[in-house]
Amino acid sequence: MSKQSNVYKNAYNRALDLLKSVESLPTEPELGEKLGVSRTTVRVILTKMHDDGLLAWNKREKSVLRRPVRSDYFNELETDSTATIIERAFMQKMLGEGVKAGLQINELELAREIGVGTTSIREFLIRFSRFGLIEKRQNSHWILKGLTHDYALELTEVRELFEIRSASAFVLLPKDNSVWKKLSDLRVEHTNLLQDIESRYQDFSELDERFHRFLHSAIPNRFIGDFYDIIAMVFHYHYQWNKRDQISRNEVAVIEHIAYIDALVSGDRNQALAACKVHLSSARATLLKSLE
Amino acid sequence: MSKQSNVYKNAYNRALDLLKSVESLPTEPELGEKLGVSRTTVRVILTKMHDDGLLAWNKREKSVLRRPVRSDYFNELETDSTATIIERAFMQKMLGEGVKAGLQINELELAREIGVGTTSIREFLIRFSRFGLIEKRQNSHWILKGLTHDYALELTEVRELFEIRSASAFVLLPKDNSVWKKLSDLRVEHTNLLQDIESRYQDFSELDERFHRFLHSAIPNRFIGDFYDIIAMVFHYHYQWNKRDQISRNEVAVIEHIAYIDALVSGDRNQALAACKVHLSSARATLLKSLE
DNA sequence: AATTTGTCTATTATCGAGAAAAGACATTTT
DNA sequence: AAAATGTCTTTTCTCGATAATAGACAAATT
Repeated sequence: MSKQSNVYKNAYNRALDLLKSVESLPTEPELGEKLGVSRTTVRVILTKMHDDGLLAWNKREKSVLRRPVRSDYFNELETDSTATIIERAFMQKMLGEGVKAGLQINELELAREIGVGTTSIREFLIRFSRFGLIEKRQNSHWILKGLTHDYALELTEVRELFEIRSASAFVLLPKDNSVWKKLSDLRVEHTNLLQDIESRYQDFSELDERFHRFLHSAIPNRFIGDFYDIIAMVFHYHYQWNKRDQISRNEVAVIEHIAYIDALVSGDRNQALAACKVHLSSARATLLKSLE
Repeated sequence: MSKQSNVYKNAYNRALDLLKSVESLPTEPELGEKLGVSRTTVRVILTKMHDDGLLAWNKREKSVLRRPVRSDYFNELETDSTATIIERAFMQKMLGEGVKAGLQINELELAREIGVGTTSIREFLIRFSRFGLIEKRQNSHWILKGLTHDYALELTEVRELFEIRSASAFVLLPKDNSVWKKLSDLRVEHTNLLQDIESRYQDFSELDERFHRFLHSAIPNRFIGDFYDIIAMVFHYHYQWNKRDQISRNEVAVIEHIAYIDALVSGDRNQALAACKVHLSSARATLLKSLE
């Protein structure tokens, strides 16, 4: 079991979706483009579709013979990349009970539990280490440093430095810059979400990340972008775990975002920074509280 | 050739140095502590010392029989870790002629050139990617993004944000805090270096890193520390390559450091920030100029 | 002439294996 | 009793092999 063909299976499932709405498929390069895979993989997909009686395939002819049904799809579990499988299992484990700072992380044990080779685990841990939650002892094990109070303080300190920098620069952008239109669209998304906050509160996390990344992207800096990956990871996994007061927490945050957007639009630097700081200190307080 | 015993060989060479100045070696655990290796490795070392007639080893007795000579040592090339070998070879290659942004990086080719397995290369590239100089295309090759003008601008922007933060906090530290003594020691190191700048200019790079890391360490933040790894890497490798005006560049920097230290000692925040900014913009200008 | 397809080659992703190194436990020594 | 040594087990590190996937080039098609 060296590779599980997840790229192919994932693309195959997405190709089945295409089959629902058309009478024939486009050329191989075009399909490759659409699915984000190489022609080699496209041809493997076409072969299976042909074999399964979904498609009449002969050179350029790729006519749909029947619509895909549920059983045509690969099981979702097979379509995840090894990295995704490991990440999910690892975070699950880290958020589990009895897991605290100082825990030794055993590569071989993880590999067996998750059902992958040690190489994949090692590569995952190296990639994951950039989040600062684990640390390697050379020639020995990894150690879990954990999402501690200090970690959260240091994370939010840097977050605030970066956000103040971006907000300061943002207000100075000329009014004919396209960011103002996008900002106004984002405001609409916020007011829409606020109206249905009771049912849609879980959509906030995605909107939050998009909003803050947008602010930074107006004056791009790859190091700030990379740092936001850490923020996003922490918020994604930690809030998935801590559901206390989620609706009201998110409602408050949406309101703060709207005030923040309005302050940016006003063009007044001090007003913008004030709104920015209000939101960030509230976000910090929420994170710290959930770690108690 | 699965592992080259570099941990053992490296520790063995260092153990030989110990042999020069004592009549007998300490206990195995103590040796392990001193050399930073496990008892297993210590015992392999003792065995070889015994076999080579350097040591009479019987249980607790570890008496030196003769002083080590040059030929007792392992060749230095054998004592480097795989990671070090790869890093050196990779940076050498990246700083070579005809290497520019957009270059595809081939794992197999690198592995063959450097004489290591592909796994080690992959792990190195993943670790190295945090510097933002290379980028991965999923299921495909890495691409060299390179030390471009934009890269340098973004790097120095973040550097300045962090340094201003640290300097601001530094001046507020109480005068009985031990950092002031350390700062004064660092000042002495700077004046000493300045006196012999013609002959010792190459020592600046190490002092520079130590000085800036010290400033940050007074109010520690792991993300700022991690970021300084990127700065250090860029300055280490880039300046190794670009030697133009090195003496005068370093002399200017030392003088700026001294002014910066004096401004910090003064306790006047504005004065400290002014000196900090002078130094950082001079460092930025130097970096940008060398990229032209 | 420009794309598309057919075919072949090159590269990446993943695994399992074995040696190096760390670590655990029982026994001995002080 | 505490620490050191002897012995054995576990884990990490590195390699080479192989399937999956990407990519290159020639032949066919529009």
